Amino acid sequence: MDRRFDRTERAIANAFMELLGTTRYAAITTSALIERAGIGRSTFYAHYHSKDDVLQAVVTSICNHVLSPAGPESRHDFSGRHSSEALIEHTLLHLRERESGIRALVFSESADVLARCLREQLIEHIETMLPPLLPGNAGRMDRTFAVKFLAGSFLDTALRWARDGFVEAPAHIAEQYLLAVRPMFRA
Amino acid sequence: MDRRFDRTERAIANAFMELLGTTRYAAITTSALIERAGIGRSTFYAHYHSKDDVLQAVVTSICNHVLSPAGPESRHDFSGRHSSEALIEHTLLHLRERESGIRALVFSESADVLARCLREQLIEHIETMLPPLLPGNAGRMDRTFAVKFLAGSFLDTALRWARDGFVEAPAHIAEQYLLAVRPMFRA
DNA sequence: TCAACTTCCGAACAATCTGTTCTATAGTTA
DNA sequence: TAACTATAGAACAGATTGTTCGGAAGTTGA
Repeated sequence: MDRRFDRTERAIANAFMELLGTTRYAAITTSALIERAGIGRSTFYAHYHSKDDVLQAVVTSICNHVLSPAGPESRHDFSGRHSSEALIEHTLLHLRERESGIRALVFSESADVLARCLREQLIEHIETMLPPLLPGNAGRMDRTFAVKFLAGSFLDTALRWARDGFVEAPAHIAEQYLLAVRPMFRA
Repeated sequence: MDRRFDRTERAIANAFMELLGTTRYAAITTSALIERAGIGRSTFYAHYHSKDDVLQAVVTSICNHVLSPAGPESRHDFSGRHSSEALIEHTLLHLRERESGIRALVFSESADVLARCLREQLIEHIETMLPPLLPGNAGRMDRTFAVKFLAGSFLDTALRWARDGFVEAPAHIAEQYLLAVRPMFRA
């Protein structure tokens, strides 16, 4: 449609991420955001209601990208060694693709918003991949507990990796994570 | 010393927690806090610099309580079945003792602040308890990864328990958590 | 190209919140 | 009782918010 519209949205999102790199979230004012984006005051309020609104939009965008479908191989059984490792690596790679944005977010007070969004989607994914009955001792776990545990611990691992600057190889993170949780799938 | 001082601090902390039960953190104003606490404006600023300052104080207080020393049995080996279960239960019980405060916090945007504080202390505790070399396959894990994984996944489990209203028995949570991570200590 | 439509700009505005300063009052301690 | 300390609360300047409005400029379709 009107190119101006998208152009403004991009300008706001970019300005927001730039500011987040130098200023803590609570200290970012809409005025600063408007100035950085180089737009008019009323224009901003025509697109968003508030700073929080911008954050939500940015987070949703990143979140959808990170957990976008992995392609045909996404149906693989989670208990298979190579497939689960590949799936985890895939997600980590997507995370790293948004490196600059994610780094700014995970250090801000608004890290929570990103975490919540990712957690919800992770739970959905894992829910569909986890076998109905876990093997061995893990069978004594509530299945919903297992799902949420896997989502939470993976998210924690991934965001720690981000906070540490993505220095380790994704394959290494995936390996470490699987060493910790594999027993839940292999008796 | 001067009883007035403590009385004011308590009034502020209480007012803060009460407001957090009905108002999202970002929407709490120092003016509302002052009014709710029933104190003078200048009095507030004589005690704290800002709203964030109050949050930090409240969180630190809760955090220190939750991870206060467990008593003589706190030296137990983490790999022993009953001792680790008892230690985990102990921490969960302390968490529940601050139920009202924790519930308000975990639902707020400031949940992060509490989580950060608890995570730091959990890492310290686990660091001292975890054996230098993990058994079996877990031995291939970086030890620092294992420590942070344990802290992060426990924190996630505990805060989820809090968000769900502390309805499950602490012993049940401890059992589920240990079913998930026990293989890291028993080959 | 022209006309209708959409978006943007930016000034101006009232309302609110912040953090400080100051004076007077009242509780605390020795 | 005298010296000290904490509080109340008014007043203030400065900053931020969210809205309104008229005019400029970009976009679309005929």
